[in-house]
Amino acid sequence: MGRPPCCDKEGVKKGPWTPEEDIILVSYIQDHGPGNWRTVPTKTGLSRCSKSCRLRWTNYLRPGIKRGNFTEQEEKMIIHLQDLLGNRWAAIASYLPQRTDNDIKNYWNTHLRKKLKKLQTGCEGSMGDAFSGSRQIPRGQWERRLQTDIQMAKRALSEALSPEKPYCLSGSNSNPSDSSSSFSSTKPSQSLCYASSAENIARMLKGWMKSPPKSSRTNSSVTQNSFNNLVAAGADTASSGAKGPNSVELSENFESLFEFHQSLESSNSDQLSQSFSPEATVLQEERKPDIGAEIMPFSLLEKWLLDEASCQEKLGYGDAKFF
DNA sequence: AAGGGTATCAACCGCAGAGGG
DNA sequence: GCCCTCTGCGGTTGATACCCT
Repeated sequence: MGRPPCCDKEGVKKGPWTPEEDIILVSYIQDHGPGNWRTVPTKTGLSRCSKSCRLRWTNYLRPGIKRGNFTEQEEKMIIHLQDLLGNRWAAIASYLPQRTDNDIKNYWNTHLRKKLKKLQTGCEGSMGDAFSGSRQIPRGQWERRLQTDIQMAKRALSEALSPEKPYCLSGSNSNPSDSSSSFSSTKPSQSLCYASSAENIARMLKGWMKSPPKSSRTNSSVTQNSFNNLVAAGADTASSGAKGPNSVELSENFESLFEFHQSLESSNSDQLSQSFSPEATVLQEERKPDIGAEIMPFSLLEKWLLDEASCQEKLGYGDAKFF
């Protein structure tokens, strides 16, 4: 007895998502909340597999997702957590607010793995201790090291969630000379601190309206191109006055999205939970509580981590450093 | 300018676990 | 306990942009 396919393969669209599809999905989830993905394609009319809808939402449209360059701090955290946890990307992602497991996985596979290889071949001894030592050290030391590792992760999390800090995890802030983590310096308008899916879309659209980049590498190439097409289509219709059947609808959708985006920007967390109760509840019920941490109170776990981290600091335990 | 190689990342695939009936 | 559905996760692929010759 085989496992039934998550969707019938015929008539199911695959490949990159178009902005139209994104809008449909986002507005549906705004109304109904994420979950029950099985029914999403039928209810939205999207010719997408339910899995694809869920993936699109969790990896791209979900509120609070930060995209783009990883800061040095994030990079170090990933390296360390990968060393600690292995390829458990979801677990690693839970320590990195605003990053998706897919993003981290990609970043690891494309950047960090090579980087580490280089480092390890370059200075076998010193880096080996930091990155792979746990597999070579004796058990007693390993346990102590594990304690330290957990401590570091907690500290990093507490730093990331610290209310005094700006919303973005910004190793680049703490290290302004860092040119590798330069998304803020090269593209200030695309601070990549995404507060909502609508904001994601609105941001991309605005970015395109302002200055369609020559290169789309700083963002999603596919989606940005799709947006570009959409904007171009909108501009065409605006200039020519000839509106296609969908253009009105689309522009209305975008208007509402912008409104949503603006009200999100002007709302604090309390207002947010009141004025957008369906979405807010939805957001708070998301599987990763630390994603979008700026709009919701700390979870018990986070509180615990923060409390304990501060306790340890008082006890002088907080001297652990990354590398 | 053209063509090939490489890098990047969104999306897909398949498996596993959780939970309900 | 079994079956089924839904969801999450990690590995992999494929399309596209960029780089180099």
